[in-house]
Amino acid sequence: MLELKVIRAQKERIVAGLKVKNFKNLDLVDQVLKLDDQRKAIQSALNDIEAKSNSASKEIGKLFKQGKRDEANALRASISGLKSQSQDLKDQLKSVGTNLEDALVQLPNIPHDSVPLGKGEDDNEVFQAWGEDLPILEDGAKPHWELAEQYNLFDLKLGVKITGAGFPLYRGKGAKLQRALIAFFLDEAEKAGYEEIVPPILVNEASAFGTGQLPDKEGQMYHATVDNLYLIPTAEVPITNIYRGEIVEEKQLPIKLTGYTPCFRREAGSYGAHVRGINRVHQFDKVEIVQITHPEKSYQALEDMLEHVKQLMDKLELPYRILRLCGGDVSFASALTFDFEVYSAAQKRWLEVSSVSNFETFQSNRMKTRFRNDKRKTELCHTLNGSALALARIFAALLENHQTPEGIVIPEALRSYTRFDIID
RNA sequence: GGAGAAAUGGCAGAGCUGGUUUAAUGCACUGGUCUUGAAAACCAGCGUGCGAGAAAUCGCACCGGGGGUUCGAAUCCCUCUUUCUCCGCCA
Repeated sequence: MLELKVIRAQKERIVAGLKVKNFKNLDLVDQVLKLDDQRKAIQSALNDIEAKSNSASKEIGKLFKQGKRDEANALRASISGLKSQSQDLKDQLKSVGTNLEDALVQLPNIPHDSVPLGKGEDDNEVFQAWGEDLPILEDGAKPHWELAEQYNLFDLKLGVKITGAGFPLYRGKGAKLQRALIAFFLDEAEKAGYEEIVPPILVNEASAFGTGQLPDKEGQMYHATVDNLYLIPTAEVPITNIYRGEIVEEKQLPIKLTGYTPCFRREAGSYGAHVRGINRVHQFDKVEIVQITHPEKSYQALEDMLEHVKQLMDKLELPYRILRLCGGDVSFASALTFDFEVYSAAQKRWLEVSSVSNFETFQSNRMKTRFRNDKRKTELCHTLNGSALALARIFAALLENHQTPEGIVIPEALRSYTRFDIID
């Protein structure tokens, strides 16, 4: 949620930013400001009436105590009109407040200055290309779904039987590889100074709103309607919401947290060859890193997170590139997002495996996550998060890129976790 | 699932027969005095949001959430949520 005072003070910049995001309903900005003006006027009038009513009530109390019953009753009668006036203003305030809130939550975050113009994924900027030649596999190289069948690593049909399409079942060395990757990613995050969290994987409405999943992406989440809880699409939701409504001391920043969770996404409307195997699934495992920082230090933190993910990709010996997402592809809540894509040599295409974003104050304003600055005033923090890393596609890329005629070779860094060197 | 009790500031904890309560008091925290330094003691400050104002400051709201009664609600009523105790079930 954008900050009202920023919209008011820097309207030109906001409108320009919304254009970069290809946001169409620019009139909303003026509507928001108009509603806020109305809110202020009503609030001011209400305050005056309540001040009058409060002081009169105090006086009535005093008079009763002194036994001046007649005077008290006279005063009581004289302010009887105030009540309906203030009730009227309260109703107005509530309705204007609701309209303001509804309008405000429709505005996406404005992009960082470095975000390139563009409509969709084709316009993303290659921020860091893969420096070497792309790997070329020998003839007969197989896509991961064939390798998985050959070595009995996962079974999609069983997933369908138990649940439905897009819920893979891993088994044998496939299951062990999953577990090894999770442990490896968590250990690497811990080494980088992140505290490990095991959060709930169902969240309430307030949490889903806090990080921006509601009301915008309601259809993307599984909803347990009986209890009105949502299955998390990413650990970002429960972990960032730890600090919802909190005011921390400046010296506590940056707060660095990591957590492994399964992630659930309905992915409504995705079909075809691009979703074969485990390229796109409804349930996958992910280790997420989250940072809550001082506003002036968030872009340094973003760079640190990029470095962290790069190092993971290097240790897994996978070819990757980094994209800077264009205005049309940056998510609703994000100011700047870098995507990591792994090159799948067998499918000969790039697959997104990590998304690292700075949300600036967009989430913290929704969540009211603040710190006390050196003037002892409260100020919104910046929030960031990144996948480090998302498993299903990394799993697929490992199989495809490390396949040899003898089997699938496990990267050196992972062997102490898998406790096998090859899948054959 | 059944029965009962409770929810007050960072924490502890009064107020809860409705009206000088501006939410007592203690601890913690911040600044100061004293001290070579520290501790102790003493003094002062110490919640959040909104509104008005150039500012000092002033006003309004907030005692788990929402609603109600009343001139006036932390206090009375309704409702939801959460916690605790006992019973039942259970990894």
